[in-house]
Amino acid sequence: MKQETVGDLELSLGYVLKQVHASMRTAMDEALRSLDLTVPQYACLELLGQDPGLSNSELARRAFITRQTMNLIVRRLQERGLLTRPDQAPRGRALPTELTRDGRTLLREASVAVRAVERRLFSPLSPERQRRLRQDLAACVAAVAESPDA
Amino acid sequence: MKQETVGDLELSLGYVLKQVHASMRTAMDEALRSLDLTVPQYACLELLGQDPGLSNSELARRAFITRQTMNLIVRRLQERGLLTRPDQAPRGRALPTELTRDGRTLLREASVAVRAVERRLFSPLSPERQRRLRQDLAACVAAVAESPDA
DNA sequence: TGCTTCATGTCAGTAGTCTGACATACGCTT
DNA sequence: AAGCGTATGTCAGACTACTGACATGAAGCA
Repeated sequence: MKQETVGDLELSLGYVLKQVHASMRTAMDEALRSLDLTVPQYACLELLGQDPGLSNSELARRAFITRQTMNLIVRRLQERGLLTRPDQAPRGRALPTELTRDGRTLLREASVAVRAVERRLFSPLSPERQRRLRQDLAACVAAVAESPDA
Repeated sequence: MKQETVGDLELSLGYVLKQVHASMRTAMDEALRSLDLTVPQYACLELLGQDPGLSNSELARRAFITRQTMNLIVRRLQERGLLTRPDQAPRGRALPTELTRDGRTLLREASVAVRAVERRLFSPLSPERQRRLRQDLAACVAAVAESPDA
């Protein structure tokens, strides 16, 4: 199968974006496997590490999955003793979740592994170019957020 | 929940990349819904449109999914009369797949819808900046491809 | 106060994707 | 010619994520 005959798809930004995302996902999966963590599970821990006390729904939004799916992830991590949730909500229905000692420890290891993946993935780009890339991507997100439907 | 207190995650290129991908995926889902097509199904049609005669495994690789999953997608599209596959392989085991007349027609409509999504998504970026973005992303893919394991 | 609206947590069912496995067909080496 | 490695198609099972639905708690308004 010829790889050198680059079709129009290679010129599609959407296709390349999907490709990069797939590469990152695969690399993260491999990096986290030894820690017995999936990417969504890591995302949950990372979000809680950076912002303790987040509710399940808020975690879901920030991880770009549904709150039902995040519920399963949170419960699984809770069973493993990596995070805690109060039995009763202190206000409203939201249950503020926090990392346990073990959770923080595991997160540290996972974070190191993931940072290494990101560093490798974006290694061809200079720091200045990485900054530009981050700006551009953020601008794209804002573009679709402002006009939800076409 | 405060959105203005931007944490370190917003500074993570990986997180922003995931965010853009999620936005694109959602927008594409909405755009393709009226055509009764999922994103993977569209990907299959688009790949065949640009490169007729691809095998199931080759389609899977280019769509970044397993060949088992692509097999289901291909069969479903075949049942809908959008593509054809020979009963017997002309050489080896690979079954060269091609679009039918209906498949080409539907692809044209879907392609228009998807291009519109991409245009909207990347609208904040100048053409020159889009070109730069595509180059940078392609370079990142090459970076992880060269060193599969860290 | 009572009603509406909204957000959250959770349960159940469905659809999509993956891993593991097996048989078949080709190319290469011996 | 025979064996080995590789690639493809396909089947089966498990896991993941989503949609739909319901109950609960809070905030806003008539």
